Amino acid sequence: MYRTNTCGELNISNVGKEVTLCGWIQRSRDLGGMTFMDLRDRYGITQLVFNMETDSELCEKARKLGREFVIQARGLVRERSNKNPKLPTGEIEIDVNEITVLNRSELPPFTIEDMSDGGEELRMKYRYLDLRRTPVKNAILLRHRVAQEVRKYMDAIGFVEVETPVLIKSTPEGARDFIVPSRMQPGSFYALPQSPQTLKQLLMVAGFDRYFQIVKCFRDEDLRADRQPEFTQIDCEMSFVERDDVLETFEGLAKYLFRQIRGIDFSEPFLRLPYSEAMEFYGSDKPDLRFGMKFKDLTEDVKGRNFAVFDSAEYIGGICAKGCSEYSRKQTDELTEFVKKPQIGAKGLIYVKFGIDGSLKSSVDKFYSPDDLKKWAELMGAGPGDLMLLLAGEKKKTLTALSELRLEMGNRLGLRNRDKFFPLWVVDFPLLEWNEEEKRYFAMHHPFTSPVPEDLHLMETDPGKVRANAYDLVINGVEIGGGSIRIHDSSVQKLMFKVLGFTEAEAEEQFGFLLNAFRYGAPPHGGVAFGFDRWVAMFGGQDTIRDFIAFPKNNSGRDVMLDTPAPVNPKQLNELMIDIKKKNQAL
RNA sequence: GGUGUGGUAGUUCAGUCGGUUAGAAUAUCGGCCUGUCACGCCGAGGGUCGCGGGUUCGAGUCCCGUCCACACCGCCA
Repeated sequence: MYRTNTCGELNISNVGKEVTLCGWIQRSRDLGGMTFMDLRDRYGITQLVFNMETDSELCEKARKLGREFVIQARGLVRERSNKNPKLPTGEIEIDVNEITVLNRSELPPFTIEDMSDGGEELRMKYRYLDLRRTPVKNAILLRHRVAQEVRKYMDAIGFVEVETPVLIKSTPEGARDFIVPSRMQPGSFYALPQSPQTLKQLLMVAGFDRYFQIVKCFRDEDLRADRQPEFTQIDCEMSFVERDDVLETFEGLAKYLFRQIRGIDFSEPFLRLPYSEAMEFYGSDKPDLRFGMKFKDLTEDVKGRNFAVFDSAEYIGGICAKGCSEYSRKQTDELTEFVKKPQIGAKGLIYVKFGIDGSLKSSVDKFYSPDDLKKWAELMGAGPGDLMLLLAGEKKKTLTALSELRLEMGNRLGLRNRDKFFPLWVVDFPLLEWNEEEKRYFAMHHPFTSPVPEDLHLMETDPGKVRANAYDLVINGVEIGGGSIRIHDSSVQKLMFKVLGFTEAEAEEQFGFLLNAFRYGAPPHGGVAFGFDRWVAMFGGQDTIRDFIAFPKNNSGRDVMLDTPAPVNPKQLNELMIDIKKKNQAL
């Protein structure tokens, strides 16, 4: 037996016990006559003591051991004379009488401490060392905890976890597929699932009624702090349900997780915000509602004073930043620079300072009288001490820019507290989105999303107006999940493909397996998929999902630890009958 | 594909207007130290300034190219 206890569990009640511990040497403090050593494992840190007077040979041996050596130490649990309140084991120490080096370690390239000196890249290259650090380790443990709670809850309400294949079929819509060449059928390829969407629908046809899976999905698109090429979804589907059944079921899951993981109770039902309102009032389909600062449309109220920017604008909107009337010129200039950044793309920013003394001062005083500005303030609900910020221009772009400005002001005013959560459902998304480049409609969600029944008649006459029976769960401005009621009627599905510009032959070739299945009694069904990594990261109070994935990819989709993607042996390529074109070689 | 920021000791960074031997902290190694817990004190070693080219009497510093990392835009049904 290697050990009797872990490094995190001994306390004052164990004094006098003989124990054997195993772990990594975190750090040692050599005081000459005695040496203290912190021994670390997954469970915690326990202090070992070696004394020159009691056993000089052992003490000499101990002081020669380096960082991250793996050792086994046997000794007596002893109450400390100087206690360390910062450690759970801080009241005791081990008076060691025997030590075994289980393995030596080279000097690690960065310090294995909570606040490591290592940079991101280095930590990723030596991820197995990074994972020894408490914050990273805790992130992985949190992930485990959430996964277990999801399984517990879903099982309790009758959902069956079914594994779906990873080698499936490429489909044209949506993200770029990762593809896998077939050896047995050279020239043919599998694709990795962007989501098990069609498979879970087939499980509904099969009658499983309630399915879920915590499942890897793959999308070959550029990465972000919250986007990895392989990521994990909580994928769910249920039969004989309408939208509200789905929302209630998974609102239950969300509430359960918030309670179990963060100890937060949501007694009220989640807000259900139509997509059109989300866009109109927050400029985003995933609004952060931890704070207000709702947009006010001023388009019809501020024109006609010869201010060309406003008079020519399709849309003029503003937000009111409470208590910011004392912003300096420098601060308003910063905000102007912010909205003019290419990523945001506004042409300029108009501001009105409503002084605490009731005075009104704006960047457009040349065009507007104090009475005009007073009217704006009334419309926007601004009072003394507030700052009004206005943007004008093309409607869609201006709403987006105003959304960025709103989030920036939320940050500046400290309104985006990581310990506060505001979940909501965004509902009634448009079914279709016009793509100007390809001159055709694309499914906003995916081609199996059903239209809301009242809009069905518009499918052929005005497809852009059709609302989808789709919904997203949004928390703190992050899209945590989304889903829809699916099309289970083959005539509606045919119509959908028609609007998307698929010929019957194309639809048959790409989705024949699904259309076929629907001929044999498909139940009405719908579901949802949650971004597991994002949700865990949110519970952990982070914007980046990387630390919540044991072995993540870097910004360029590279695993710097495995050093992959990498070339393969020519023999393997030959077997697959694949030729690699030279870089820049013309097609 | 695009924009921005960065790349200097094992590590994290500083390095002024282009000018003497490129610094600090930390880590490492050696010495001292019996109650430390970010131990302390003394000392030492440690550099292809990402790579390639150019300008210059002289380049870590300026210019061009390139590679890499991070953040964002496009993209991500």
